[in-house]
Amino acid sequence: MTHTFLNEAPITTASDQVFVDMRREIVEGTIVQGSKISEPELAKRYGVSRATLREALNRLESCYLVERKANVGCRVVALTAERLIEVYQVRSSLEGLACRLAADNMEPEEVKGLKQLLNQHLQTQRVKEGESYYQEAGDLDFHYRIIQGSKNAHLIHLLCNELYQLIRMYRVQMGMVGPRVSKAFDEHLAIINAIENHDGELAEMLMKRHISASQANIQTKFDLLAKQKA
Amino acid sequence: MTHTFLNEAPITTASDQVFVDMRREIVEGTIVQGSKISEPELAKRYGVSRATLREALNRLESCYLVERKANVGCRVVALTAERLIEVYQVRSSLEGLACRLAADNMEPEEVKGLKQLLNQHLQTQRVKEGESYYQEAGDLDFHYRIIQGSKNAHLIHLLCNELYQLIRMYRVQMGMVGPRVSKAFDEHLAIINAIENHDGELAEMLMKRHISASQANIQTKFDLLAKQKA
DNA sequence: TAGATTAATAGTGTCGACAATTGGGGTGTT
DNA sequence: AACACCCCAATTGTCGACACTATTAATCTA
Repeated sequence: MTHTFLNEAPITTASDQVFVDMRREIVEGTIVQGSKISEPELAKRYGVSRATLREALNRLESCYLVERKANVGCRVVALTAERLIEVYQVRSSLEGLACRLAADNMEPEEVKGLKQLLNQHLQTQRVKEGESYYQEAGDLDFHYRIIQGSKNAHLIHLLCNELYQLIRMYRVQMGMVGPRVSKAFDEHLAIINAIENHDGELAEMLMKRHISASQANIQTKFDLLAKQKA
Repeated sequence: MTHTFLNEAPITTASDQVFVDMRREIVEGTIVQGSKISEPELAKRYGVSRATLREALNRLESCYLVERKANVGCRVVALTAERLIEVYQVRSSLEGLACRLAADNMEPEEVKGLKQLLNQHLQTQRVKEGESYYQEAGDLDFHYRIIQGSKNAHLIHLLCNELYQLIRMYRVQMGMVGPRVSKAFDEHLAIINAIENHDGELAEMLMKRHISASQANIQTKFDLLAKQKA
């Protein structure tokens, strides 16, 4: 089952469907990163007209999954170490902000739900130690809820609708290695505590560090690939 | 003369032209904020087909100037005090980041150019005291150059291509009041000094404050409008 | 008369076809 | 053999028409 984002508009139109389908295929690597996109080909594949497909491509461009050039065409974004750094610098800054705002604006029951979610992770994690999938979805859920807790609609849109799919793409295709799972759990716990105490500054700082650690983890994969070539 | 952004793709296609034209009209208020957009009507007005106009609308949506709902239509964004706060929280965070990065990554000649720009502002400003136009364009230029100095392509795109037009829209339509001009100059100067000294932390902090001050200035206009109604 | 139901009417979503542009391959020239 | 030029195929940009949806106006019912 794929992780869906709850605050998205419901899928009513055909281009919505193509957008969601293509997004998943790009994030998961079925449509390979860096490859060129042929509009006539994909239109046939999804059984829609080119106009509909182009509508979907426009939206994919909005969340940084494809890049267009006028009169040339469209290609899937390429995952590079440089871009990872750039994106994570932005992510760190924005989610840090979200976390600080959440410390002020989250309702008590939201915080409670967040703690329950974390306990739930602890359960499943003990059972499925090493299996990263649940942690993957769980981590996203954790971040997702905090972002929602900021109550800043613009920020929520920016992170949940625009940026997150690209981040997921790095995580899914570059994978997570090592014993990051349990460490991430502790970090999550510390963040929740800071939020519960309405300590915005601390919450922001902890979230930024948490994200930096996550970045370093993915970075490792790039370093490995580079060494493998040499 | 309108302020154009230098890092934009050149206008080759018809939808490019419509996009740029509509963007200006929305930012300047010719197309009034909050109003509904009729695709057939505007298509006729710009002398293009609906497909071309829709392409432009998609891009306007990407920079937060219009909002679409499926099967309902499109309307120009409404300027509200709440949204101003939300947008400026994000802006402050991102430009703070950009400023911190610029302190590390700007070339000496870029810093030099920035200082010259500031001196130039001082000249024109003395002559045209009170007239906000030059300060308007100059301030944008100042921020623009620092953002470029971050050397983070993703961040640059986010700020210069996606967010800035909306910020301009607030500034143009809500105006700037009071003796903010000379104060802004001093703030700019302090920021440049921090960048020159490669003091990223200070530069970030000063930029955030500078932006907060700018926000408070625009906020005043909303408060005035609210009082005027009562 | 108030409310609900239904029909007309814009307006949006989608389609297939045409026009304009790009990139590549082949030809010719020096 | 290297380079420049030109032509052609493929792809993208644009158009007008059709299908479907939502909103409004009119009609009917209680």
